[in-house]
Amino acid sequence: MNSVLGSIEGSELDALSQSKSCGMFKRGEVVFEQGAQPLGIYCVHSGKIKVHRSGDEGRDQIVRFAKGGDVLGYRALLAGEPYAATATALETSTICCIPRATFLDLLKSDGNFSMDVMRLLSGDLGNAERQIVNLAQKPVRERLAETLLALREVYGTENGPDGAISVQLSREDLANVVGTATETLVRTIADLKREDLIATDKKKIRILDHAGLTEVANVID
Amino acid sequence: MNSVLGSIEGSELDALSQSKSCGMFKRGEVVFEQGAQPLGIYCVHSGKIKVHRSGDEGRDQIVRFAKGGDVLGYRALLAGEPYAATATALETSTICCIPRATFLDLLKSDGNFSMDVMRLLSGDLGNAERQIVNLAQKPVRERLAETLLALREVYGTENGPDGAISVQLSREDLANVVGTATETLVRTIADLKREDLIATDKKKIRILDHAGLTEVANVID
DNA sequence: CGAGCGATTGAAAAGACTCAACCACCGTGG
DNA sequence: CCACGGTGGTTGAGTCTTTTCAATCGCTCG
Repeated sequence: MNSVLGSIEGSELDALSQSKSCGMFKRGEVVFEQGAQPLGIYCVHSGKIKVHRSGDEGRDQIVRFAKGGDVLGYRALLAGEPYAATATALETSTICCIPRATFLDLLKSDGNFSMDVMRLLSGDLGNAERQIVNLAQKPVRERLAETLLALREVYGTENGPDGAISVQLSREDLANVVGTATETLVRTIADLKREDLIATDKKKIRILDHAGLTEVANVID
Repeated sequence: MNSVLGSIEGSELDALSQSKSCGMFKRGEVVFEQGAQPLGIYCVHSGKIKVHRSGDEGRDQIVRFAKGGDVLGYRALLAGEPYAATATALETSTICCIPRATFLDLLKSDGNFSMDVMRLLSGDLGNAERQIVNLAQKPVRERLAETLLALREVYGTENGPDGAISVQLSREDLANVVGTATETLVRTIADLKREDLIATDKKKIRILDHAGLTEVANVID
């Protein structure tokens, strides 16, 4: 079931089941907050989460999205720092917390699990560095196109492959992923609509021309 | 000596010593190249290295610096991907390569070492995400100030605390750290000089007013 | 000495941001 | 049931930052 914790078995799984605590988070509720000390790691059972870091003058930057099967909060715990980001539910989500000690024991005792966590961190770091290059070198239009394609990858679509991207983000949220001002984001969305690359219905965005949007995204690599 | 490998001892240290291979790299020489398969990890014994990722239209973005005591190339190896970045020597450097298998064995057999590597990755990821926020939200001037302060942190200064930052970067390199065009970088450097915050001598940069530059940097956190 | 590369400067254009106003939708309370 | 207020979305105009293109300068290496 759970991508990273999937390999856990036997007595370790028991320890895990016993110590974990689960909870529900409604849209807008905070799972963990920037600046707080990490008490454990969070396994998303279902739902959608944004992880965002507050920067200059309160503006925040979304650095990651999570969905069912993903794990959150391990970076800060492993680095031995307070959280550098806040995790906020985008819709009703069920999330379990595995206490710090249980997680660390697991790492000590299970080499495969450690390996999984390292793979996870390495993947995240790779993505973060790609984002750095994008922010430094690509214009808003390209970054937006890439963001929409990535959101579709992560969250999928509703009712078939041509449906709307299955996540509800405000324009401000979207601007905070792309790294631009809300107004600029709105205008760029309008451009893409005018070119029939995407369509919007309420807050939902539908990709009409995947190939065209990919071209606009001008993806590096 | 070596920050991450410092805790290795006994038979593991022997295995490591026997399998590693060392080499010298002169300024401009490539240690490993974006796109290549990682054959091992690199321990910088001495010297200075830039790690850069090529992006849009050949422009590249420097994502990390390394010096003696640092380890490189573990991200790609752990993620099981080809290198996403190139490592290039900034000055004559001595670097050892620990073969892939030796490194992975070490991870399997030594829980503390695994833990060190996870801490390393977590720290890198934290830095990368901070850089993301900076690129998304701060103007060139602030990013440049922060970069200069960071370079001083990493590489130190020559002849006392008020000396020049101990690394030779071209204006283009510097622009590729800050994430801007070379011309913009040059102009911004000129601004900081005019304000007596820094001074330049050939390619070397000296920080004249650390407090003032810190203020300009407007560091988040 | 000349070629060439890196650094610098200037000027014009493009991209993105800010400020301000307006619109549309939604839930609330009268 | 409807008026109201509030929030989020959209649009316009002007400004500022940053980029781009072009030209010049200075130094170093053959």
